Amino acid sequence: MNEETERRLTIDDVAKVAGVSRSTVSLVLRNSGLVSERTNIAVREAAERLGYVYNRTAAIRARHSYLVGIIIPDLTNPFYSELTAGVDQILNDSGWISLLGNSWESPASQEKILRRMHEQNVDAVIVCPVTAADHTAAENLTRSGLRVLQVLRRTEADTSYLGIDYSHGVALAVDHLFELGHTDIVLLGGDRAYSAATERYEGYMSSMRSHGLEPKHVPCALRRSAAADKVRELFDKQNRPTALICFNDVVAIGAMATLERMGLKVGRDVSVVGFDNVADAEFVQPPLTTVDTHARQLGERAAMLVLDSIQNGSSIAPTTIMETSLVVRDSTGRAPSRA
Amino acid sequence: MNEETERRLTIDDVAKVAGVSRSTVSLVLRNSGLVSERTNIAVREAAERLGYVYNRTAAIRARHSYLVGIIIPDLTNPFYSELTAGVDQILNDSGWISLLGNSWESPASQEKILRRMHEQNVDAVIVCPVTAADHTAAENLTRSGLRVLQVLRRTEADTSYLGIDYSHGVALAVDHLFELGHTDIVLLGGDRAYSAATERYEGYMSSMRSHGLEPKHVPCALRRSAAADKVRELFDKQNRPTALICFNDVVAIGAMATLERMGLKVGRDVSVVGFDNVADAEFVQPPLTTVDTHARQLGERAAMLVLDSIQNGSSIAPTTIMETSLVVRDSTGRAPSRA
DNA sequence: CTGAAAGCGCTTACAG
DNA sequence: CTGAAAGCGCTTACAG
Repeated sequence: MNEETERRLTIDDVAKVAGVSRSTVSLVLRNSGLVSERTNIAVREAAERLGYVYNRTAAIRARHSYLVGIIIPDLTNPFYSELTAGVDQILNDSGWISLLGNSWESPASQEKILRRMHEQNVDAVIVCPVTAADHTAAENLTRSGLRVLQVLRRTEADTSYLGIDYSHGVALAVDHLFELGHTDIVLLGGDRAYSAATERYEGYMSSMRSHGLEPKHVPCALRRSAAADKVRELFDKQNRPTALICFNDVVAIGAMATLERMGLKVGRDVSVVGFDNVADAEFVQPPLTTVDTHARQLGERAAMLVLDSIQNGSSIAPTTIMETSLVVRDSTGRAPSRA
Repeated sequence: MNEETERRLTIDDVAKVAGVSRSTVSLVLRNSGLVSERTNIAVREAAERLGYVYNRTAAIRARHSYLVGIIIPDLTNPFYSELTAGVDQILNDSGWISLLGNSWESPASQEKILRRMHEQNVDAVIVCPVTAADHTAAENLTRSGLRVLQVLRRTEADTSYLGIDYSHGVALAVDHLFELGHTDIVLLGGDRAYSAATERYEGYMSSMRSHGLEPKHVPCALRRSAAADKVRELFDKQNRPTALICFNDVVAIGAMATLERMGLKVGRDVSVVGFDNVADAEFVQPPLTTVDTHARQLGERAAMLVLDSIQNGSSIAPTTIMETSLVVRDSTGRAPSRA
């Protein structure tokens, strides 16, 4: 940390050593083809020798900041960390870098992050909006004049959207359980307050009806412990379901743990389907049948959409929907025969 | 996205509307106490009304960039996402924002990220260095003239360091198993190529010896699947251990899944101890006994150390070590009696 | 192909 | 307390 003593080198220092003008150094550093091979080399050598580091912050007239924001509700959820890793990967490959913001589902926090990213002059922001029904939060996404891509959750904000076909995903789960002979299939989790939840709900309802089955939705917070509590309630009663479709894998893992503790064998006494196909899904006991939402690829796609738009100065494709796929493991099995 | 048409507002626009000079607006926006209450309000109102957003990028003469980099080897590992969430939380609370970089354990990638963060003029970078024994990578950490805090892994680079007392953590695990009557205790995972691994190894060795037990280390890559493979090998033979201390929870979860598949009951036939106390540890079957490394608090502490140093213009405390604690759950039990 | 000059949107002494 | 001027380290027309 010798910033205090030695000031940071500038483009002028490089110019002096290379024996060219400041403009020329600037052109070389930005890989402009305009400069002769000889000058090019001389400048690069000088920069290297001096240990010069480009100061992008000072390039306020440049077209891009090479910063893209990514705002998610909970980095601690493995689905979101996969998604974020996907975004980061693609951004890095193209020379951009990610500004991270974890909103913890708080509209106020999302606001603060969004504004700070704007202040940092990001080229775009990829945001998975908070679920709280906060109109201001949604509006601010558009009002800002920023390039915004909403992911996973569609709010009223009129921005581009990259989503998942949740409805179809849930239908895959219902079909799978129906084929195994299940009829009492509960949807566990979600509160229908935001698109990712309502879409699942609608997919569940229509798919159940098309099979002539009675739907039953049990809302539940998206934490392992909340799921554990709900399941205890649900299975304490007489009319136990034979199958659970969980809002996501985190809920499913919480549910399974409780079922096993209650002495119910998952995959035999009760079938459980998760959603997301998180890394652990394969390694819990029993391995979890789940709807894969391809988090990593989703993140990668988000970054690509945004970079495309930045580099071409075009707007982001208004709507992109990605498909899910069912991964069958041991947490689902034939419905137990009614005694 | 009307940047194309409407240019971004500047401090001068605000000044004109508020009827003051550019300097005054600048002072107000930075909460300088020098400005009168009346002027303060007038300027803020004007800014608000116009929808002005401060352009921090242009403040190249300002003392801070309000950017702090965080470089980790794998965001997908729940330990690191907790850590990152902790860092992000504290930074946000203080008005800073995190630049994320996922190195995937690649020295080249770490280099690239580090340089890009430097170019973005970060106030500091918190880095969990790649494990590959790459001297250049380590040296570059110091050479850069950046404010750097190494976390978890200590390289040759002469920077400040925030770590965990791994050695003591492993000793806690060995003691616990010893008290349960175990004598054949294997350390699974780690390759001793970097500090976080050697420290665990040394803690294991000395603790085993102090109990008069024969140590046995089985190296293993830190992925669930690699752990699964190693365990299959290890338990295919005659001389099976009765207990496993795993490098981290991810390894433990992979190991447990395999053991159960082989028909061994974890907590009865074999005891398994993890490391980290990841969120899932409580919810796998059986719940995992593990050494809690307090990832979230570690991240928070890292951010605090760095912010302190930025705000006071001082250097970061050279060494900080945090303690672990043992969380006993059901994956460990009394050693099976020898037939 | 290269350089001198003006400019980006802020901050920082310096006067008053 | 406030403003005019110079400055930060780059980029961008514009000449030649």
